[in-house]
Amino acid sequence: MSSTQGARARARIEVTAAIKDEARRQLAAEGAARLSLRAVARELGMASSALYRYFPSRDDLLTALIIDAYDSLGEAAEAAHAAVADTGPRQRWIAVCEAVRGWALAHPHEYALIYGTPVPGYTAPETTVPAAARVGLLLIGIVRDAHRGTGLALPSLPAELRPEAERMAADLAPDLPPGVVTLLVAAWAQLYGLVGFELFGQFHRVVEDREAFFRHAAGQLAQGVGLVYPQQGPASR
Amino acid sequence: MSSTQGARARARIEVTAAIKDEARRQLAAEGAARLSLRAVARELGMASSALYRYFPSRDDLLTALIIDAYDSLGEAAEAAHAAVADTGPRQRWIAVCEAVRGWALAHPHEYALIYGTPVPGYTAPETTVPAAARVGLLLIGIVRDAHRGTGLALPSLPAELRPEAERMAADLAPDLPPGVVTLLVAAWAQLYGLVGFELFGQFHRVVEDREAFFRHAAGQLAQGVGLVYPQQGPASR
DNA sequence: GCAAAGCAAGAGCAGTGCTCTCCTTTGTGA
DNA sequence: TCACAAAGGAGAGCACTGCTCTTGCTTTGC
Repeated sequence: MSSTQGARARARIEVTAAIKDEARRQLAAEGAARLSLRAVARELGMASSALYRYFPSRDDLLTALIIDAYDSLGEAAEAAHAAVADTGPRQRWIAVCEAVRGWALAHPHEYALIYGTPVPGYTAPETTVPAAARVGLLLIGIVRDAHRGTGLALPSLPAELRPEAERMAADLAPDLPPGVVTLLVAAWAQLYGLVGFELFGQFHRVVEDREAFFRHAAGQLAQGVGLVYPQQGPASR
Repeated sequence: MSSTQGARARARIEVTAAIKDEARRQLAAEGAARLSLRAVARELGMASSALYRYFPSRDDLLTALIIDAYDSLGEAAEAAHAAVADTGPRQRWIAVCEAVRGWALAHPHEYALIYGTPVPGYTAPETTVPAAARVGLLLIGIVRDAHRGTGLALPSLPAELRPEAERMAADLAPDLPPGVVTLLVAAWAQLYGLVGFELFGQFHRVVEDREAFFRHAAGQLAQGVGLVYPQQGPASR
């Protein structure tokens, strides 16, 4: 049996988890740049060299934390979406956006780790892709539902962008009109612009009531991809 | 006379500039995290301790580079705007957006320095504010012109956001309707979401023809703040 | 002409990531 | 059951970092 298989294997899993936990603690407290392998080892009462048996380098530790962060964010967004799954697309869209913002405010350094400046000399391995895609898939799903249901306004698409739009649609959502997919990708990036500006202090002395501002901006984003007003379902608001 | 006044003063200016130049070189090559005072000093053939006569700490050097970066970006945006100053607001808006993107692609590490993850334990001094505002002022000016000219569509503004919108408008552009200012601030943040995603690799395997995609997205942004199609000139609509 | 201020250099401190060697513990196949 | 290989831990050490302190030298202003 794999559960009995090895006090050693079990210990390895435990130690690995303990390292990640302590690293996450330091990350949350001080940020990625100040995350120190030696400090983690010190806190865990082990020699710094021993830590390299578990993570071959600092970057590998960071990669593990990055994947966890993507998953944590994805989970938060999915939970928020599930909680309003029976409402209209617009409300669901806004709920997901607000979940992203909420998670970012609660985990600023982890957000910075995944959506901020990439760590220099570090390129995220393909391993991170599935975890990173979760929020995007959620947004695509909302728009897809709206498209199947009441229909989305078909946006105009300049000729120069048509090939690229078709390519993106084929990759991301073959059942959606290319023009919509293009708007969706743009809105996705713009969402993170809003969150990033608030988080990284760009709204300092500019926006005060950030909650209300964000809700409004998220609504605009929804409108931009064609998710128009109350719409759908038992009309309510 | 102040020009003759001091071979020493002149030397100081020169050395300070040389330090900044070399630091900018290293910043461009390796990123802010790998910028090393010792390496700068080494390259300049001076002792690392001597460098502290010019910049009391690494953060102070970074602050100087940040201000320069904001100014460089602002200058690029203003130049691009001036080149199309006689066209319609929409074209001018897009031109400024494209200038921001172009500058960011040409100076990725400097862009990351000002719009990416803040350096931990570092808070930008108020000194950076004027330089940082240049692009924003440009965008406000474009919308103001449009408002004075043909008029902007008045966006709806939810009651909950009205106080905040009026506050922002009073601060940023008292002559513009609060609803427009709100959209403007959101668009401003969204612009940097688009640029950041491209720059930090989030569009990897998602968007290929980024030039065309960005132009389209910038147009959407313009539309979002009320800068509708060709428009231009004294022509009304 | 001379004291004061400005500047350069070196040594040194405390910290970093990472490697190498040595030693102990553990799991396994004969 | 026991020997042997693999896995893990610990310490020393390398090359680097930001930063400080002391020691001299040079330019400047009175």
